[in-house]
Amino acid sequence: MDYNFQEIEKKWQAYWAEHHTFETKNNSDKPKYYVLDMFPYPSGAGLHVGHPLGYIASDIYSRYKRLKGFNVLHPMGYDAFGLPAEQYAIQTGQHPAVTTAKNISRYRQQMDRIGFSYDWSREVRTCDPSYYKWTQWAFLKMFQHWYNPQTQKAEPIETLVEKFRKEGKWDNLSEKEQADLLMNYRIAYLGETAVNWCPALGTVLANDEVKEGLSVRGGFPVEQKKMRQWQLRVSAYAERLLEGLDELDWTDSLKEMQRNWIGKSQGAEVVFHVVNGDKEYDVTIFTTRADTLFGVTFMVLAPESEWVEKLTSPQQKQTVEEYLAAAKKKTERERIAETRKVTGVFSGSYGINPVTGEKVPVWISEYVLAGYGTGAIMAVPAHDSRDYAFARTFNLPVVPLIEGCDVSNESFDAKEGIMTNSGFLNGMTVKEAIPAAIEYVEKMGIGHRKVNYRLRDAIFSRQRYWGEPFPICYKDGIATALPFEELPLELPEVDKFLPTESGEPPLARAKGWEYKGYPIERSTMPGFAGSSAYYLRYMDPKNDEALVDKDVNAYWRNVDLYIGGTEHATGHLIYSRFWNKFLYDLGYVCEQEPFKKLINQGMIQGRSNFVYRIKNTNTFVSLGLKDKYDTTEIHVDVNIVHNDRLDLEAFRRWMPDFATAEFILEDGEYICGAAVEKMSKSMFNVVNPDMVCERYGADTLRMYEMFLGPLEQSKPWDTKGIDGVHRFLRKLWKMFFDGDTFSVSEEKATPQELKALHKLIGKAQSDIENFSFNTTVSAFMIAVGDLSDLKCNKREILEPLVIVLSPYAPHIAEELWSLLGHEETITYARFPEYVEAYTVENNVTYPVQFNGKMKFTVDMPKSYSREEVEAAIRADAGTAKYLQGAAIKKVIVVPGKIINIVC
RNA sequence: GCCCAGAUGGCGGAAUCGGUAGACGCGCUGGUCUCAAACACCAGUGGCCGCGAGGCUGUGCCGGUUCGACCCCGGCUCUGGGUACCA
Repeated sequence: MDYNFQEIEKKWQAYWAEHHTFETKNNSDKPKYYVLDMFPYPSGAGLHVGHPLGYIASDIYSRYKRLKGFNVLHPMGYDAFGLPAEQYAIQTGQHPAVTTAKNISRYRQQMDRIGFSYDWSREVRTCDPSYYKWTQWAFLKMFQHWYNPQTQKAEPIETLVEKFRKEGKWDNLSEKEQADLLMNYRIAYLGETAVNWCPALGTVLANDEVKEGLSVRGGFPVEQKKMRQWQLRVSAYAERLLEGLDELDWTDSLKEMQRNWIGKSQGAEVVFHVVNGDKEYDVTIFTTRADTLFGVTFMVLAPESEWVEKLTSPQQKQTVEEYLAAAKKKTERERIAETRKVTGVFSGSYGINPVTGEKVPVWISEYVLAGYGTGAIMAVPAHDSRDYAFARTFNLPVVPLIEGCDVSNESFDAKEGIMTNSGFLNGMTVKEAIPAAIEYVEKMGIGHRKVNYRLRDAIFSRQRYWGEPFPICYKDGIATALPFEELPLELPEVDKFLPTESGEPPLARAKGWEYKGYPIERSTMPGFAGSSAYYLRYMDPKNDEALVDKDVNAYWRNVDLYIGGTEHATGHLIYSRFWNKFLYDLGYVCEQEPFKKLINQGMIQGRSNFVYRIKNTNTFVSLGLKDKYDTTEIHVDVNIVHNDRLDLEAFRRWMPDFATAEFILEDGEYICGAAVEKMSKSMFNVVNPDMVCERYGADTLRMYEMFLGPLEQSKPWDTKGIDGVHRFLRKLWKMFFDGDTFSVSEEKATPQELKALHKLIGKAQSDIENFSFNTTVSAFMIAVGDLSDLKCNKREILEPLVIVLSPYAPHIAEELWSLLGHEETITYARFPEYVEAYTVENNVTYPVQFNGKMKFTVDMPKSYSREEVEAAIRADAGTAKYLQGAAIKKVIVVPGKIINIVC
């Protein structure tokens, strides 16, 4: 009987759905295990073979854990709000909800075909009102809480009011003043800052949504603009987000990325007295190098700094204004392109160096950022390369502070050496001088120790339609929370998805978008809002009373294994951790960290194929001959190319232009060129999982994707090896059949058979636990190879073999399992016990035929001569027992330690 | 520039603790089956020398530690990823 994967896979997928095989209960005697995939954004293009890579790995792990006796939570859902659906809606008028639903059903179909063991009864969609009710709920909680730096946690805003009242800073304020005051403390707050404004998308974006001055979605230019926006006070949690990393089982590189993004730096704030004509001000700067105070020869303000206006002298006013205007006009991208180009103007005022008393000029330059520190710096050109470049351009003095350093051509940035020219710091090393200087500054009352973080608060409003509405209305201009009973505040209908003519967000088009006569906020929430707590909602997806029931949360706790791409390192994975910590502070969740172990699967790149058209003709020349002609390289659909050989007929049918194509072949074939590129529609290199399932079956697809290489590594999709994996499954199938009859013997297994089986069990177990899925596939191939060489068809061997295989190839495993006479699904079978005795050559209880290599520890003779060593081996009773007189071909000796013996 | 990761046959990749490098798969070569092809099966396959037994050489480059190094240490080169005037 042939291995009919089509039929088998259809049959078992239907069986699983009908029997709710993968539905999970919220209570069980079994230990819990939570395996989560990063849920996908359902795009119009559908899944390509790259998407399921992580899903297959997590599915294997889930199925493995079930076999090991765990109650496994393995859910899936959709990150369904987002820009592409809305851009599509703008172009076509089609409601984003409609396209999203359509895309979701296609995704579901594709995923079902791969045989995932998701508990679909727990599916969530971030755009469902019953789901975003809890996104809005969390937002309101953030609005109603503040971060108390004393207790290091979120507390109700009322405790802050109480504090102000006690300090006498409350009752004398007007209602508006009170609201404004609290806004400075709320965890979700309205605040004015420089934001990333993307004119093409008509919205602001968070820092992680911008890369190299372009929007991540769409690649449109982004500019800096001061705007009043909703923000989340993520920065308040900076220290806890940083500390929490230590206990997580994530890769070092990912933790490092988060550490850099949080960007903790320890230093001091120092006050400089600044004189502008007859006016005097105290300007605070931040530095990590307080030890270099004696080398300060000028100061610099960011162009956007509030000090600029106050510190510009009348004489310099015009020059400064021109400079500011020019700086303002530049887009973010232009600024990046012009990095290292030194620009700046003198403000006209002078600061006083607090340690030397010297007058230092105050300059204004783009190289100082308004958003970091205080937006003002002390410049030490001798020991900072940026200050150095500035000083050389504008002829400012350079005062070296470290013995023997040469600053004639470049600054000396290293934090090492002995201080000089530095008053009381002279003679100290830099490492001693930094704390000493800070201490001095504190004692003199001119500054204090300060820790700075690079991590910014998250901009939380988007001037878009397809997102969660804010449950906020404005009473006489005061932002006010809607009562919880009003949630979910559903997204209203609009006639068009574009901004209004006056530049208001699309929600301004919604009729009656108000609460009890008060206008409701018109922005919507960003993509990361819905994805920040979805892992909690899966625990209790139907609960209408709470995001997640307390007891249910206490059972599932947090995610044990999370699999997804690195691209979320500084976005979702930070926001989610922040969101979770906030809910933890409020007592809604029982764990500080949401994701215990995280694995980043690599990307599967596309492998594009090319044909070469001779210019101005419709003739195509094969790869090997193309250099003889003047040709144009054209991407050709990889689905009509097999092993780089073009299907000529399919090519003629592919596009009308090519219907009359002529070919110049080599050896009767057309060989295509190839290159590794991103998998995308425009390069015609997209391979759909459906195509692979059609041709080889889901089990082959699953095993092949794992076989491709280490999970974490990026690699191109290449179908070259897929036949080998398919061949393996057919070989396995054949072991159960004698001709067309299913034939399994009840005979007792031989030692060799047991050895082959247990080598597999041991290897599969440790490989799966180490997420080394590719080598497990090899282990399967070896075991099946060995067993078919032994013509093994014994139940005692084949039954455990099928169980071990089932996480990888669940359909064929179920079929064989049922043919073996089991009525229950294999999903909850017991993973076979690994018996080391069967596999270890020198095991006492079960000695197997000795041939090959062994490692022994024996007492070593004084010399390493062959005779003496061999004599020592044979003298060792335990070793000799297994040698059984076999000739020793080769011996590798370590003094008193290890011997490798080849017989 | 800074931080992180990596480099192994024609290709994807193994090597769990420092112990026979190249498992497994692909590809290729030869063979069996077939009228033929496909499928399947068997044998070979890092390089060099040799009919052969076998020998030499070999994990990006240079050096070190060790009886022994893909693995540990020092210095480079290259590739991938992150980040970028963060004071």
